[in-house]
Amino acid sequence: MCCPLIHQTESRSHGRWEEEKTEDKVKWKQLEHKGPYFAPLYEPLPDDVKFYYDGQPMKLSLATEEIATFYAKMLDHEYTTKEIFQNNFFRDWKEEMTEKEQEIIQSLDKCDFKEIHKYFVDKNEARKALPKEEKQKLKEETDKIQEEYGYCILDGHREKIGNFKTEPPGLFRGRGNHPKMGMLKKRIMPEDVIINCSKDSKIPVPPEGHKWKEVRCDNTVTWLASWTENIQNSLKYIMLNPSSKLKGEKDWQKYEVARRLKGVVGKIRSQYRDDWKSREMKTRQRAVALYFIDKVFKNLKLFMQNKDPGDDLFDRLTTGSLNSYLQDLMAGLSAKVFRTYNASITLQEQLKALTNPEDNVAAKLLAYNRANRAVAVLCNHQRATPKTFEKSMQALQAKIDAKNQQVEDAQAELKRAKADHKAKKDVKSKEAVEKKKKLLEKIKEQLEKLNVQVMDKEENKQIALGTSKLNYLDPRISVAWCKKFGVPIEKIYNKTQREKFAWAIDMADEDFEF
DNA sequence: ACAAAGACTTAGCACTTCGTGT
DNA sequence: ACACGAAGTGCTAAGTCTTTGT
Repeated sequence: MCCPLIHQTESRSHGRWEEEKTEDKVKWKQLEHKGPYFAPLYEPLPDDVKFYYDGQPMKLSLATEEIATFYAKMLDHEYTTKEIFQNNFFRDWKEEMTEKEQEIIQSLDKCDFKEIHKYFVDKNEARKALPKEEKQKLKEETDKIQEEYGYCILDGHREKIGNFKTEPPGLFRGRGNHPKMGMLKKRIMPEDVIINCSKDSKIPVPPEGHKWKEVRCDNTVTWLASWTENIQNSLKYIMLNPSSKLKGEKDWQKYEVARRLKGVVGKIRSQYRDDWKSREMKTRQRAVALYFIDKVFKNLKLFMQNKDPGDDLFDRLTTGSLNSYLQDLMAGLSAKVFRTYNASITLQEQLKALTNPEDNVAAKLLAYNRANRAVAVLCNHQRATPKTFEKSMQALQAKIDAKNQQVEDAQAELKRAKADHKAKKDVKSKEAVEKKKKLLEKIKEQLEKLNVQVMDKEENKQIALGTSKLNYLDPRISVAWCKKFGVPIEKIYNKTQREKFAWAIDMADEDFEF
């Protein structure tokens, strides 16, 4: 794995701050890749799958038909019942129609996509029902694409790319009540794409008959390709996977900043408490804002983006002035560092409080999950209770009942074996007793595991652990905990997580303190 | 000094795959 | 071997912070 420690020592040794800053701006020396993998071209519908307008079958032009399929595919989603969605879709759709089509298709209500919808549902099911070998073949094809487009060379190392495919065309699905829901997300063409790679590398070849918007060599940024999306007119990037050295070092750096905050947070807290009483309104507002950032996580957003002049609660405070104040308190400090710091320090404290070294691995894992949950609650990472919760809980309970029965049975059998041994006193019956004992132990252990599972599940039903685990908890705390208490790392991090946190697994020993 | 653009991180949903019990 | 729920993964919107431009 990478050696971030060495990297830091190097850049520190440069002395002058200015110099280090320019040094840090360079993200790579060599970058070579194949460019993005483009979404497959539209395949026209078979002739027997028809679109109907006002009850009459109507053959659509290719472009119009493609957009119709986007809508048809979503037919059983509640999005398509929303007026905003429908209006946005219809406006954008009409724009892509031929003049003739525009004349005919006047109202979305008269459009019948049902046949098209069914075609895709059937197609999906057919794909699922494919024989093993066929599925295997498809898998091999995706693997091949991943192999060819999914990696790049960065400073001599082969690194995995996070998102190497362009986003396919479709209908925009914003979250919540988004005013742009249903708008047409256009197909990304090579002519939209800016390629970033090193000068001396093999420049990616655009698909035949096309050319790139631009090929540039900017080693102060980490992206490999970018384009502007048409909905919000913002940039989209192709970047590296979290397992890459580049991302890993950045992640590590983030936690190092949070650890430095640990050293000064006491001072900062007493300062902002004093500043509440300041005569200067600006200072007061800043102090209150800081308190909210530090203590009331979920309001961070609310107070950071007070851009609406209508209800300007912190009218003397801008994000710029707050952040430069934070920067003065500690180099690298910004609002979100408080979140990282509070989450990580809480995990460390909770692990200390909840772990019993005498416990078995299952019980230790319960303690770990409880510590993780304390953090998720703190960060307000809540979720709706899963729809299947009750059902799966009952299934688990049934398992426990069955296991209890097994325990009783095993106990009875052991008793019988003991009696038998008492009577016979031979080697064979003695062995039988041992065997039954072992069996009982095993079943009891399984029962214990199930009981722990129930507790864990119940406590977890309204809390999402993923986000904090992936983004806010210094992985070295978890790695150290695993090493200290003999818990295999696989029990708390799955494969992807282990790849992302490879730097921490490599670096932290059992004595690590956040 | 401020706003807009650019870069990068975080978040949650939906689909796929995996693991377990039957 | 099969079905089911849980876990894992892919995707992309949305958020934060930095940089750039006026």
